[in-house]
Amino acid sequence: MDRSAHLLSEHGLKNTPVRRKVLSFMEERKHAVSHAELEGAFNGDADRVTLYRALNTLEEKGIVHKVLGRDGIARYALCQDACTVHRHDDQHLHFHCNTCKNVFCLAVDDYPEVNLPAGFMLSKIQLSAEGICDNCK
Amino acid sequence: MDRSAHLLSEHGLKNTPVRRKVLSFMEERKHAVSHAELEGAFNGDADRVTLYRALNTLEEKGIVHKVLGRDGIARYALCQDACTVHRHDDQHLHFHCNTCKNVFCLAVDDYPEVNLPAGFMLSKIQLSAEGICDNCK
DNA sequence: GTTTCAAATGCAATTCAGTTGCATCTGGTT
DNA sequence: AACCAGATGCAACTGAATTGCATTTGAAAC
Repeated sequence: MDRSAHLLSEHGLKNTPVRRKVLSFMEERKHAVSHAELEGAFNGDADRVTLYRALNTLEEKGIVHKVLGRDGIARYALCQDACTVHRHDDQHLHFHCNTCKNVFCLAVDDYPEVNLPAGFMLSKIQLSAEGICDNCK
Repeated sequence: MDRSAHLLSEHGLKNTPVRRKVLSFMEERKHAVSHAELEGAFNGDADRVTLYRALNTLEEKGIVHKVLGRDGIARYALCQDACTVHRHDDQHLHFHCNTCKNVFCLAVDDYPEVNLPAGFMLSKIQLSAEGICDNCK
């Protein structure tokens, strides 16, 4: 059983061709993938709605996490092991390339301390960056 | 001439009722406002397209800045004086309330240093947070 | 291996934010 | 008062994402 199939059974999801291919596609990319990108990769082998539902399900189970691009379009990337259904450990930096619009999940060492005004309760902070990625440079 | 009218003439924009009302509405709020929120406030006194265009124009001129909410919906807030047509100084924290979905622009003292992998060129970093705002608590 | 059924898929239709084209109107300058 | 670039209103459109429903399928039970 390959890694994709393992991830699925591990989270109580049926091991279907679509889901396996979505996951292995993500494994091969170093950036977060959009629905449109996946649809192109499937090239008619799966309905667009099925892909949307596969992405939503994978996110709900904590297998992938969702990032909104600067263009407002959702992208998805495989989570680290620390992610669970209950908590997404997305303590990393999302780098948005201004040229290709791709979003990259990069490691980050330390997070800044943040002081909020009275009455605001913080649950998490996120760091994002924009610029040009290594491929577009 | 009130502050809204002044902001408009200062940036070479016509001083129209819609734009004045959009700006004064934003001045009264302490969170970034969405198109839907504005449309409700106008209650038929302006076309939805006119509001979209007013927001786009104000953003282009550097009078307001745009934030994408976690829900993927655009919101707009008045800029600080440092914003110009050429550069938006949005060096502040965007706090996303998980309950009311409002986005607040909060001051932040210092930004973390970030080391990117080889080949990535940074143009700016942004800090965002989520939790519960003072009103929803 | 066959039965079984909840879950997954495919297709059509719908929603919702945002944009575009074009005719009309108006703020501000001459 | 005349003028006109820019602003507005209306209708139609786009594109991402969701929903309803009939059909199919993975995997567990027999």
